[in-house]
Amino acid sequence: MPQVTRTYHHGDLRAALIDAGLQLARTGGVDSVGVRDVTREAGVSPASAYRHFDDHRALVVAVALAAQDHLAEAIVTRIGTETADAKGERAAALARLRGVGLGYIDFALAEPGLFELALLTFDPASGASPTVLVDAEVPAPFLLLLQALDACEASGALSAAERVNAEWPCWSAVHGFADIATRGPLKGQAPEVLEALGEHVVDSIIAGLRGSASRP
Amino acid sequence: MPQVTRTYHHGDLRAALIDAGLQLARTGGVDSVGVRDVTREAGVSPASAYRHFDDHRALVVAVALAAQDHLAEAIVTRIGTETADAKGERAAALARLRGVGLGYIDFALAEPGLFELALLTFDPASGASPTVLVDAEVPAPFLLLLQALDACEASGALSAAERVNAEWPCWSAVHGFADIATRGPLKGQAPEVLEALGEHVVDSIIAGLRGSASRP
DNA sequence: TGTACATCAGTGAACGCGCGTTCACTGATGTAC
DNA sequence: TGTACATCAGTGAACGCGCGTTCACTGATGTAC
Repeated sequence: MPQVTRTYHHGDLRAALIDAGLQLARTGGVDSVGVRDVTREAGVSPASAYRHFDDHRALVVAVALAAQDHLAEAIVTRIGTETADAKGERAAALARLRGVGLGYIDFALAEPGLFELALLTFDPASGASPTVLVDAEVPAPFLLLLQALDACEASGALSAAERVNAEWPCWSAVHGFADIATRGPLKGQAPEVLEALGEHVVDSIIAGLRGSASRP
Repeated sequence: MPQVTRTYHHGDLRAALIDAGLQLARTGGVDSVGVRDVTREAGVSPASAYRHFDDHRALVVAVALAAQDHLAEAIVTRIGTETADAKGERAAALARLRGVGLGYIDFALAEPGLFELALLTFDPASGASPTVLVDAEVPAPFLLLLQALDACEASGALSAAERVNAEWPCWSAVHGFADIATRGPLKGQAPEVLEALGEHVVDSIIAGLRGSASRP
């Protein structure tokens, strides 16, 4: 059977270890993704991990990349619901931008542990960027933001001047809110409250981008 | 001599340990503030720490509170320079709000290790809030933000409606930028670049607060 | 179709390490007479 | 003013723990004849 999925003694252990890492990170965050923890969770000996990963760091990076995929999925999902009933190119572009921010926040609130792990992917010092991300140099979530902003400019929702460096205020506001709601003073607030505040943050920063130079 | 500064065998070891913790955190962040690390840095035996702190967690909380003081100082300093040549109550209030954000960013960029530690203070689960912060239930940096926003409302720079929940977009944007510039994709960028982007972020979010409902 | 063999994924025991914490101690301090 | 003593801040050695990593191994797999 010329299947692409190679089977080993325990099936595809590499994938199983990454899954176990995701499972552990879901409740314990990045600190719970250890070589011994992950192999224990997968029901396998600690040393077996070294058949698939150079060292502990490589394991964490692999799990972090998987977490990043989940984050990107959450963003794509929310873009879908936000743009569903947008009329016109301009409104659609703004709805899409809103979806990027709200999807990012959705994921952080729903899966704070995986969110913490996905952040490693954005840190150039984590080792995730240079070697592993060779195919996708820009992490997918960030790419989704850039594309949404470009669409805003193309549709006229943002002027060319407003588009310049717009990714940083956007990402700052959304990421900051996710962090505050997840590890900071808003941790433990009711979901409805967090959802409402998240929308307020996203709407504020989008309004700020569009009106930066318009008022004294 | 009825001095307030009690002297012990090694002077004020409690303060010395906190200083050592700050020194270590400056270069190694929160993970470098261990019982053994700190006592080693202070030139004292590991066990001596237990005369002054219940356990490792209590030590970290004490150092984190000291780091938070430094953060508050940086904010106050930047408020001073921002408001120096502001004409009129309204402009002064906006300059002050800008100063809060830029001071927060200043500190994160200048002392990323201490910044990381100061964040613990905002996390209700860190153990810093309930017992230790009994006198200052609201962390000083956050209080400076709230006061600046109140001054904006008082001066007419923000309407009453705009003031509602304005602290969250502000803090989100500023904190998010600090995190991105410190641990995320902007880590390692030139200081001038970061300073300029930081100003852009702060100005964008302030503009957004003031114009939230004004454009379709 | 059946047997011998090479491969290599996973095992199990062991390693050194540094951590937080404990405990009986020691010796400088400040006080009481 | 001088001496005996109680206090308690800091010592040094030891503890158990769980980590990441290594290494010689074992035994299921797939291939060659």
